[in-house]
Amino acid sequence: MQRRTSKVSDAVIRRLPRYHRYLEELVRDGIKRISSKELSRRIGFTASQIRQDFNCFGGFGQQGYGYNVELLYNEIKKILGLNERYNTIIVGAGNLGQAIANYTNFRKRGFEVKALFDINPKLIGLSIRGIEILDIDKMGEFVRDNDVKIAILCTPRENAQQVAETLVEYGIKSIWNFAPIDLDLPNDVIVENAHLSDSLYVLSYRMAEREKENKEK
Amino acid sequence: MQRRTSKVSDAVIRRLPRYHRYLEELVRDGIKRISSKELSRRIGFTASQIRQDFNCFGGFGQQGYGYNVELLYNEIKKILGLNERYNTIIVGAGNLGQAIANYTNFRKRGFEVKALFDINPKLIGLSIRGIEILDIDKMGEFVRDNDVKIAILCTPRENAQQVAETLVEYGIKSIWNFAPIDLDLPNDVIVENAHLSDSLYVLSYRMAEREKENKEK
DNA sequence: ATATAATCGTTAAAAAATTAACATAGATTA
DNA sequence: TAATCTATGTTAATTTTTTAACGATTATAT
Ligand SMILES: NC(=O)c1ccc[n+]([C@@H]2O[C@H](COP(=O)([O-])OP(=O)(O)OC[C@H]3O[C@@H](n4cnc5c(N)ncnc54)[C@H](O)[C@@H]3O)[C@@H](O)[C@H]2O)c1
Ligand SMILES: NC(=O)c1ccc[n+]([C@@H]2O[C@H](COP(=O)([O-])OP(=O)(O)OC[C@H]3O[C@@H](n4cnc5c(N)ncnc54)[C@H](O)[C@@H]3O)[C@@H](O)[C@H]2O)c1
Repeated sequence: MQRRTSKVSDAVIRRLPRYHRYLEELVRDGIKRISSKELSRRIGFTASQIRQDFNCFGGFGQQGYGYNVELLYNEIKKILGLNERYNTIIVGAGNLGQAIANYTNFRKRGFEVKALFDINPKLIGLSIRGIEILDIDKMGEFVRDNDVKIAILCTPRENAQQVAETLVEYGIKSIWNFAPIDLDLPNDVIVENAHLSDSLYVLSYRMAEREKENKEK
Repeated sequence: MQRRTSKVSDAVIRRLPRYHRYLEELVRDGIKRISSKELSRRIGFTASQIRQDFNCFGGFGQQGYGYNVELLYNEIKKILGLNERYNTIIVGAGNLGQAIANYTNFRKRGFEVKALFDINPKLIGLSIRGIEILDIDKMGEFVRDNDVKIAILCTPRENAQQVAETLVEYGIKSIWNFAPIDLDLPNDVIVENAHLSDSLYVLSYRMAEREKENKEK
């Protein structure tokens, strides 16, 4: 058993959602137990790494047996905070903001979008799946009154920093940021970036790399 | 000067879009030269790491002077393959597919969406910014005739694997995947995942972690 | 019930990534 | 023009991450 005061590395943390995904599949398929070896075969990490990773959080397995799928799944869920429910708001009700509001899976996982906010008068008053688009002026009050834990930032790059600062003023401590910019905020604010263009550029890097290799032959 | 045959590590590659972003900002601001030290201050990597990273691709700087911003920016662009243009298609014209089709920045960067494909008859025939939503049956022909280089996969998880296999059959070699699944495809197919829920779960991990720390105090 | 096999948790080794050090090329200044 | 300073490219050291090894424990088979 590991002391939990030791900081878990980012590399491990970013693998957790993947474990979660595969374990969910195992649960769905009715599989009751799994060894690190078999999980390794499926997920593509080494068995050693899998055991190391799980042991950052405590021993969930049993020697000679392996891991109980259901138990492990629930542990990973707890570690990821997916046993909690979080009220969220989406700031910027454009293409992406609306797409996310429409996505029902996040609510199923405990992330409930309580409102969208925008400055565009044409959008204000509309609803998406029953979730209202409100005037940005109402945001402070709304955050105070609705126990909002996460803000999903979907405004254009140009004003994302300023909007983020406003959010922090209103007491928001966690931001899921889609604007292609690195927000500069107080240290106690958790920011997780979903930089889609970064991901696309990595794809195009790989393509350019392959192109070059082909030419060399 | 480095031999370019040596494989560049994934860690380096995933930092490149960030360099690109910051250099673009410098260009925008009319800044002509920059040292690794100053770039470090802005971007948050160590100066040493920045120099190491750039040197994976060749020496773009000058001792005693630093880096010419414009030159470095253009080099990074080339390395990322952003000097090329790519025809793309979006498969699955739902929330996310439409949001991406509506996003004009990708086209500005050289990624042109030529069509969307769906199975839903209600969507087929509609257009998004002049880009048609076509029947999935037309996809093979379209891919052949339009020099499509990238497929953006936005179908539900359940059929993403099957759709991806069809894409590969049609000759697609690069997939930008938004479905929350790890696609199992031949090795010569480049897959870049944009697993949004993974990113959200990391955010919720951080929140749970903070919660725990607060309790311990 | 005992032996055998499976597989974890953990420690050790190896590999990879990051940071630091520094010699040197070139810019700048006097 | 010479002297000084700056900041790269590169090599070396350090740190982190990953992989391998293995003793201990439990399941399973005989
Ligand atoms: N759509 C995509 O596929 C995509 C891809 C990569 C990155 N992004 C990024 O995600 C963000 C949103 O993209 P999008 O396509 O939805 O853009 P969008 O233009 O469709 O939507 C932005 C919305 O933000 C609103 N807005 C502007 N300023 C605001 C403010 N101060 N407060 C509240 N709302 C404000 C606008 O009225 C608009 O409705 C952008 O930063 C974009 O760069 C989007
Ligand atoms: N919207 C989000 O915010 C979000 C967030 C995270 C992940 N995702 C993932 O992105 C993908 C798309 O999400 P979405 O919200 O746009 O879903 P969606 O249901 O709005 O759209 C999916 C579209 O795919 C089409 N489709 C289904 N089967 C198809 C097939 N075989 N060929 C072609 N088209 C087909 C459907 O008709 C539908 O229009 C899903 O895998 C989802 O899990 C979405």
